[in-house]
Amino acid sequence: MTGIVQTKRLLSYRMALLRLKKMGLKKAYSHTLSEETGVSAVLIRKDFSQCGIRGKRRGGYDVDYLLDELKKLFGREKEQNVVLVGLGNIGSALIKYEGYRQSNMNLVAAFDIDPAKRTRRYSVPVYSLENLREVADAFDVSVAILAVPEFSAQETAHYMVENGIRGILNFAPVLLKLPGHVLVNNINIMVEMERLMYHIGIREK
Amino acid sequence: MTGIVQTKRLLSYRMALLRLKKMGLKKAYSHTLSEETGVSAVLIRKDFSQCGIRGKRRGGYDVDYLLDELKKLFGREKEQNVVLVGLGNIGSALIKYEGYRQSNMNLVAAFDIDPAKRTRRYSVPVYSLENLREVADAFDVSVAILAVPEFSAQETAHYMVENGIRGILNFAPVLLKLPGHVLVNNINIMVEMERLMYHIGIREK
DNA sequence: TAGATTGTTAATCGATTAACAATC
DNA sequence: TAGATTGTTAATCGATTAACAATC
Repeated sequence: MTGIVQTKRLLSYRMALLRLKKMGLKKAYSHTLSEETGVSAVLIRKDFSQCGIRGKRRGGYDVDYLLDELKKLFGREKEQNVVLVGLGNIGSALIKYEGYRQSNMNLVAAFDIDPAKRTRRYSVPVYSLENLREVADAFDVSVAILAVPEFSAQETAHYMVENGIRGILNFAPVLLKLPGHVLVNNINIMVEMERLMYHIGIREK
Repeated sequence: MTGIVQTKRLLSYRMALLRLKKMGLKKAYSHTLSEETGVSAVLIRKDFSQCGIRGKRRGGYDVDYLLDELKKLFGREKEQNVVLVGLGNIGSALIKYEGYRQSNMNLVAAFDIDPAKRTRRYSVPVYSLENLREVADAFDVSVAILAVPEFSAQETAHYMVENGIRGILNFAPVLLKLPGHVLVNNINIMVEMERLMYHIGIREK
């Protein structure tokens, strides 16, 4: 029912709704959400309709109701624990990030091979990767952020999967070759940057 | 000719090819590239064909030739200068990043409202945003990375556009409302994380 | 009743794959 | 000639939009 692209949209509706709610709005029209998310109003209505979310023919959608329904779809009941592997530039940014709770996630630990990185400087403990299994078992962790250098990404990912990880948000610019039961979501910042510059270049011509 | 999704693929072929070349390979088959990128071999051949890139019917594609052709497509002749706005978690990661050169980009300056952040600690200077116009003019900058907090993203982006920026890589989780001539590429790390967790959750059922 | 909105069905569009032809 | 590969055309699939019906 929910394709990968639709999932992304529904999540962006949720973000926009949280913003609108904070601003005090009680009702949202497909048109309003369209302005906030950049998705066409028809598509928004269709998405909601397909998920069994109903509005009022004249009065739009109730913000709280929408958020509830989206929570039913996405809201993992219990908070989900995650870990972070690699404390380079990106890893250091993500260990300091404070907004996991907002998405009902909880960063419980980070890992780095460099002992110098394993300080108490951060709000979560930093271990050697050898301790992954232990942490994963203790905190029921199945999802990890991978932010190690390109050259060690494959090997590290493999080790992670061997020790209980089933989902990886991968910042390394390589395709990870992993067993079929493992889900990987890739973020490649430099490719996004190049894409932007390419399309700017095209416009100039 | 090149849609937005195809652009992303072509860039990923390029990355894979650079890797293969580093490993000493001279020839690449669509099949090889498929393994490296996760894109189907047919689609790879079709992409190349549409871009006028030819292989040998039996001998695959020549790696150097492929890279040359891709460079012709994406390689901006002169190095492109970019700036970074916002030195929070993500911003600090990106100012330390060393790989811009590899994509023929050059980070020339960063900006932050907090004077405490405007130190000489980094390899590029950090200014107040007031100096953006000056820097943009001097270094012919039209593309910027935006890594400020959500609440100030819209205002900051607007100011940037008023001062010569025409392309933004946006890490703030909001849809920026900007004039039509401005291109925005959004990266929303938490949405990607939630998407991953959602699809993991689905598998469990 | 008129107007504004949601909801749905059919049409369109674009991206991907299947099937096969070409050729080294 | 047989086999492996590229290259192309047609078929399929999925996502989006257009048109319109329903209703508050």
